[in-house]
Amino acid sequence: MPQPRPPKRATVHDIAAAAGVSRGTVSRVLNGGYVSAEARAAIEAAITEVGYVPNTAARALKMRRSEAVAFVALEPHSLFLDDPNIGAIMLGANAALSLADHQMVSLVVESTRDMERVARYLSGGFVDGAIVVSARAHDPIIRVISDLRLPAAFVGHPPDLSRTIPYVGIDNAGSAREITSRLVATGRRRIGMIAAALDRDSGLDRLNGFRSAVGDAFDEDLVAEVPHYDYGSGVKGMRLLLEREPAIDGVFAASDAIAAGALETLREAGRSVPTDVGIVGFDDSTWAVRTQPQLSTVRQPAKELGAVAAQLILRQLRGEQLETAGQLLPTPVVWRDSA
Amino acid sequence: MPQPRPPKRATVHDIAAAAGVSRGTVSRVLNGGYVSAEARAAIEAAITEVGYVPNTAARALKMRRSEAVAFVALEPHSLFLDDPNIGAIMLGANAALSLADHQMVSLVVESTRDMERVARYLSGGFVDGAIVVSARAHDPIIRVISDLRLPAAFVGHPPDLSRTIPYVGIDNAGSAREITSRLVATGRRRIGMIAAALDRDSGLDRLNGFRSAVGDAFDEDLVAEVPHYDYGSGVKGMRLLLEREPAIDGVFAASDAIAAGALETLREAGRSVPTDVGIVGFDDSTWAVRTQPQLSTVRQPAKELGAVAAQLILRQLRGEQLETAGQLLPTPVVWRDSA
DNA sequence: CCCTACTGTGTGCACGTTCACACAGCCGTA
DNA sequence: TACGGCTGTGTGAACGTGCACACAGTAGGG
Repeated sequence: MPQPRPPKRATVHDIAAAAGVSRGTVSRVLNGGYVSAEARAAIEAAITEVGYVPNTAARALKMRRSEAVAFVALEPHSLFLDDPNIGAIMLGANAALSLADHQMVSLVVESTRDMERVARYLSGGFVDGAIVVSARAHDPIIRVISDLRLPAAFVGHPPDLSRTIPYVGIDNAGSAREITSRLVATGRRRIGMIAAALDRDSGLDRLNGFRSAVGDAFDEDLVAEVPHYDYGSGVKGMRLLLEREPAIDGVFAASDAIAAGALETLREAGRSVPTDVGIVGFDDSTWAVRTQPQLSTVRQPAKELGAVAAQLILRQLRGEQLETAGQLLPTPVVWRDSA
Repeated sequence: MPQPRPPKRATVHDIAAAAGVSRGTVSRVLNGGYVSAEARAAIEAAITEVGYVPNTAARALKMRRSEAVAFVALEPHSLFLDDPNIGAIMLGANAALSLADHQMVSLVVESTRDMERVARYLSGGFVDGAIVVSARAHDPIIRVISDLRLPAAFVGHPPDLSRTIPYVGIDNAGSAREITSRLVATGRRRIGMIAAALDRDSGLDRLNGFRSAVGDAFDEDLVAEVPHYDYGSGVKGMRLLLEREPAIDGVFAASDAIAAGALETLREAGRSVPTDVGIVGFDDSTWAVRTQPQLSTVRQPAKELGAVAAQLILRQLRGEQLETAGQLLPTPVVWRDSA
């Protein structure tokens, strides 16, 4: 298998030769330092002449700093396609890193093959730190990061690592309790939940919040477990609930996408929302305002989550000691028409 | 501003010292070559002892090959949030690159600041090639890529560069003509279009296809121009059309998201679809099956577009001469209920 | 006149890796 | 004995940077 090398490009040596000075002087023109006016002029002319573009990778090797931060999205399949949240987190992180002149590079992990390659990439010196979203407790990435002491920040925290690695998240349990309480307060009697992603802290905490809000009325049959936060899961989950309890009159969906799927299923079943059934979601994503009726939901500040995660990385890169590992962002409840 | 260096990590030198051999022998253990059994054993023991992880960035510098390919998403704001297409293209590209053991790194360009930084990153030696989606004719990225002769592939082709840089796309004009013809054939008399992204080839070609399908019946008033392919633009565009021509009975929307927005507007205006107005979209994205009624649309093979773009890069990296610059993927029309 | 300070420049080395080369020892054959 | 081929190892250089250091020249102050 032939692996041809790319064509040679101009380096500082070429500039030095063309301008009749030494590499050191060229370096001083590029990075600041004492340099005479005529030398500077000659070098600047030589730079455009030879078409020099700096090799940042070589600088990164020497400086042990690449000025790049990885954004690792685990299991993004349904996420990128169904859940606008991860896109918003990404854009929020990118904006914050951009202000500090750092390059964000997103890495996608779909398969175990991806997982290993990304782990190699993270440990290979290409990035100074990593933002990790939607990790689960035993993802190998976590080991790699803590073994290497790579500056990192989690969006949502896997329970076993909360003390060692900084994270930013939301109070999933509290928000779930708050929005479910509203269903209770408006007189709903048989309230169910479509619970997703119970292998993650976010999914588990939302379920716990729901349980604490319904209190003694909690009925295991009224919890439909589905794998993902996506629309299809909402359809499946709602069918399950209708089957188990035809008299259901309230639903807390673990995400807006799920709520949208549930809404469609209710429509097909001839139930009207919010008259027959009240339904609330989670995220306040683009889904929430596109359903009919619009969703009451918990606003997840996705952009801010990304921005704060970026700050956590930047502060570690500056050598700051982070006083507290974790940080939770406020999640206002948004009342619309679905409950 | 202090920029502390990260802690030193074990290198091949450390392994060599611990195993009592030279760096060359260590390299041969890692990369293959003649090495005695006892030396190999000693070195492998030393590797786990010192906790060695290879510095891929240093290898990349020496080899002039990073085994990484950039995925550049231009103006992703509404795209990542509203348009599932770009996510699917990304996943398709990642899967193909993954099979060839290449790391895909996605770069987001939202601001001119991003644009410059990404250009630096691309030219800095961090990646071997770049996949560029939704570029416009005069994006600076294009200059950087062609100046550097960086192996590249475009998804959708800016008209001025079609001959020099490989691309993969779809026949936007042909598909638009085909699906619009169906509206004509079913007896619609006043057919409008919500046209978006007219600064890109995709937007322009879809408009041209529409024009050729309606033929003499073309009426400029029945074309509503909107900036983006997103839901909000669909709402705005449909309002415009209803205002200009209350008797409108057919609409070609330049994307499914736009069609969804238009559908919502029609619902609010009390028009029934497809009885009063027939509407067709473009993309066959997740939107298409979530609207009520489901959308008739043009299936855009997003995953395949990403995969083919990845192949175009990989073949250039292997040194293959690409026989033909551009390639168009088939776009079947999917008939559902909206027209 | 010497010491110090400041400007301006060149050289050597390091970052961590891989590869080309040299070379040593061994064996078989001319 | 001399030669060539094979296995196994060490050394030096290079990839393209940036920085520490050395050093040369000038100027000012004691």
